Amino acid sequence: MAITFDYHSAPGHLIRRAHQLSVSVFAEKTAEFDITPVQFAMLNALMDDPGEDQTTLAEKVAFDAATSGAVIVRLEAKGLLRRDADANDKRRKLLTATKEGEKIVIAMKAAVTDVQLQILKPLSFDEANQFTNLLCKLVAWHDADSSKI
Amino acid sequence: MAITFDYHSAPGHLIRRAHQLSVSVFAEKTAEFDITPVQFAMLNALMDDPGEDQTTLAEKVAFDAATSGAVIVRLEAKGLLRRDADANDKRRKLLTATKEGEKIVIAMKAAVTDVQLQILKPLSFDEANQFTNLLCKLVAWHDADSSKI
DNA sequence: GAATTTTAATATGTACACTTATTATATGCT
DNA sequence: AGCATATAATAAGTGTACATATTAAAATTC
Repeated sequence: MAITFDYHSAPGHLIRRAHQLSVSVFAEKTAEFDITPVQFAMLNALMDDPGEDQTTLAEKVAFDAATSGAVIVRLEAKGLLRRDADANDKRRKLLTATKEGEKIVIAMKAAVTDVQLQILKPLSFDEANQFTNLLCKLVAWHDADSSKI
Repeated sequence: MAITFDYHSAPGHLIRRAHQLSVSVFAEKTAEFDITPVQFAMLNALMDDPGEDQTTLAEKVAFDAATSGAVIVRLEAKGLLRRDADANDKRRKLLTATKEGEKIVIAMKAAVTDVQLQILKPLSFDEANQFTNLLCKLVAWHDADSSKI
């Protein structure tokens, strides 16, 4: 039994590495668009439910309000979404993807699909399915766990 | 076929979520130590090979030089490692964990083991093994792939 | 052995990621 | 109505994460 911890094979460390490589693959495959994974996630989610407020959208893609706020500011600066004050509740700002925002999400769809395939490339078809399912189960459980508090 | 992308079930997004929850579990279980996963990884790796320079250590835990430099500065500020100029190569700074640094890594070992178990808690024993192995395979392949360039 | 090229570390700038605090507005309660 | 509580968004502070540039010191090449 060594004094130090075998952190190299620890899930926590491997997940960090996987995240690292996943972001890097995304950047490679979508370089021409200058959109980060997080920005894509928000814009993509927004298109499913136009007119959402920041908090609701943030929950959908699982960010805290501060982070999502900053991402939204950047997306607005790029002209990819609009923020309009809610007349019924002056605290809220309602978000809508602009024409350009919608165009870019649609244009990126193929590349983003490609990113997922590239991430899973080291795995066989069955392994890739297993991996994705286990990841899903993992995330869903912890999600439920944290919301219980 | 929807216009938007089903990003919720995409590996890239799930990996980001997994990383998020993994860091959060680490923070919970090791709250008393005030050490981040990254800081632990560096300090732990350093103890296996005392006297390493920053670049070599950074490679071992897979950070770029800029990030690891910042982490090292923080660890030094906390008194957990020392930086000594290399007499043979004045560019290098050799790192050694201090007594306190070593103590904290050893003290954290049980908690960090616990973190890994908690991360994998949603999965059965077999599933957890499968998941970790697939993660390993994924990371190793992309590692080799990127070093090929 | 002087010039070119590499390399180690740092600096700079951008983008997540989260915590805690603040501000403005709504809502619930009495 | 008036007050306490809750909520939406922002602000401030810390910590990854990475690209690019800079500086100083090797190592290589001619």
